[in-house]
Amino acid sequence: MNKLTIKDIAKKFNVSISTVSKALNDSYEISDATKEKIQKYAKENNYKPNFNALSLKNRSTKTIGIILPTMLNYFFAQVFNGIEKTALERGYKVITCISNESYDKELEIIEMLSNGSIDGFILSMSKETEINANFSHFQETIENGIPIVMFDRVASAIECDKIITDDFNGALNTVEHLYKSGHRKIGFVSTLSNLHIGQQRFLGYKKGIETVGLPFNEEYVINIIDTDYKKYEEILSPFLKKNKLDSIITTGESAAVASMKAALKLGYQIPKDMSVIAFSNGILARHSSPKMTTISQHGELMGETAATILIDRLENKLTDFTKKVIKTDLVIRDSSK
Amino acid sequence: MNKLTIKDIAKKFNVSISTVSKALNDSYEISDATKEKIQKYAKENNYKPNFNALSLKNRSTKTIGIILPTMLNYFFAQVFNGIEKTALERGYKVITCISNESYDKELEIIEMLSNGSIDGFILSMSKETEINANFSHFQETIENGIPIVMFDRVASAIECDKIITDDFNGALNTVEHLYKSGHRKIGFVSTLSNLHIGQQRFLGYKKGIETVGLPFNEEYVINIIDTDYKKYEEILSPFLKKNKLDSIITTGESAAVASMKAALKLGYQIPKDMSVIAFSNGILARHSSPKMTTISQHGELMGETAATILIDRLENKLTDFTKKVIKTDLVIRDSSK
DNA sequence: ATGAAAGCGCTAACAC
DNA sequence: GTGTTAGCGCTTTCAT
Repeated sequence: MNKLTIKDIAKKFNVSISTVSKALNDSYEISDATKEKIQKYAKENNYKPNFNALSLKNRSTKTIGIILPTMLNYFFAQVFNGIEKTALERGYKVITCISNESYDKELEIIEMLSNGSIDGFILSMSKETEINANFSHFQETIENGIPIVMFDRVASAIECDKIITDDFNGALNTVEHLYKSGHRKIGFVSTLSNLHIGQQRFLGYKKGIETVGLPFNEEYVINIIDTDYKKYEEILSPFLKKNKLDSIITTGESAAVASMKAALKLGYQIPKDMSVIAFSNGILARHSSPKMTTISQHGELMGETAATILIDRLENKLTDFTKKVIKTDLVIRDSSK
Repeated sequence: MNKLTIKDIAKKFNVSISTVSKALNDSYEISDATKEKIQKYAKENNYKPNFNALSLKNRSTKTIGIILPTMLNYFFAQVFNGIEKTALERGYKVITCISNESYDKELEIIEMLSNGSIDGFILSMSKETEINANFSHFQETIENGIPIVMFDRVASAIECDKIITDDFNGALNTVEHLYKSGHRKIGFVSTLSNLHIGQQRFLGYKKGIETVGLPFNEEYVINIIDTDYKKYEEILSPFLKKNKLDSIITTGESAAVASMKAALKLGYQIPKDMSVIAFSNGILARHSSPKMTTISQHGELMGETAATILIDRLENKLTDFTKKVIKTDLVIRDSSK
């Protein structure tokens, strides 16, 4: 019942614990005979070195702390997946906590884990943190020798490794794509205008409009904030109606679904009368009717990249801080022409 | 940079480490004066007792191992959420690993964490494990003194705490509901017929059909297995056409979405000509057109319950093994009449 | 080739 | 009221 320790093995063979330790670690100091019998016994009895003893000794836990704003969002779930996969491959485990978009919770989590529980953090900060630009907890963590890798929602004021989506060009390229396929009244629906990524997407949209030579019309842009997705449709319906748009880009899937529903109710056909393209990672896009054309964000790759960078840093394979930009892909489905 | 330890504090005040330890733990043995100055200093310098040292000493890590088949599924993400929330409230953290429906991976994860990394497991086994009925790794873990709480996909052969959905009655009640609202040709679409939960849902359906006094017709049941969701629609279209069903129950959201699409293409109106009801947790149901009536599964509650039970067990508040059944709720939306 | 001992950071039983 | 010591499980340096 109680775990087998090095001490038990030592007693069993009437040797010292250091002999056992060395034998198990295949030290040249130990005779083949002893090594063999000890290793055999250890294997048969399913010996495993105690994790906490090792961590204490090595001052390294081989575990990564992940802080996510939520798990109930396909993007973050995908990022988690990428981190977990890469971490396991490289012999690390992950402790995952959810901030629920709350600064206090985020702080609490960081404090809770900054006691030798983890070697480093991978995180995307909470909305509250970003909006209040309250970054001192990150700074302190780093100063205490715990590296942080930020992804998606990153703090430019903090010096650390960062992985971001190419939101700007994702939006810009989409505008160009829509223009080339004949659209001239391109709208922009944002539910993220209070976040940096939302602003980047907007700026990319605006730049795109300029690039193709269309006039920028503020009326074609709507920011929906602090609103439940259930209200999106009723907010978007008049917006679409008034502006007679022939296409819209949305910063997320829910808004795109609501836009399509509103448009269909207004008698539009999609994509004939209106194209809808959303920043997305997935699930709704593939199941909506019509299936949604998306600016795809590669959450899993983002997670893999974040884990690789953090582990490389922990293993001293990195010097300067990196800022990796993950390109988006325009995935053409049936909601755009 | 390097973490403050009890030793550093002892040196600072020229006292012994045990004095510091006692002072920090507010022992009655220590004078108020020393306690105060030491506690103050500790607080100011952000002292935190080393996690690994504590775990080693107490033989308890206050961390829970979670093994999920996937995170890219709203149900499991919800369960995770419930576990993480409850765990944190009770002072536990969670290490989360993904089995990807693979037995080998599941085994590997269990072995990796069974070295004092965690105090107990909460898991839902992989499909492969369930299909091959390969449960010895669970048995051994429990025998080694590491408690397991299983949820959703549970092994009846293993004696441990279990939380399951009331799949049987969820299906049965839905059949009765459909019958009462005038449906007579009720179909059943399963994508989980190789899992126990899928069988329970089917048995509930069958029992329901008997209960309301309809003839059980095998033709009205279709099992889709090892097939990508993209193919669902083309598989379901002839099935719906041939049987002229007036309603179907599906074991999951994707199949329900595909059914609706197939039905609409066949010229059916939903719910006028056909009602669709799915076992579900969410996301697609609320965004589909029409919005989906669901047999809702309460993933978050399941997670909270699992965490509560595991922690109670770890803290010796439990004796006999419990088997908690979580009721489903029929959430009426627009895909059924 | 093997063992003794120190130390990772902490607690607690037992001195003083 | 404060200090000494042993021990949690392990590695590693330094004897032997």
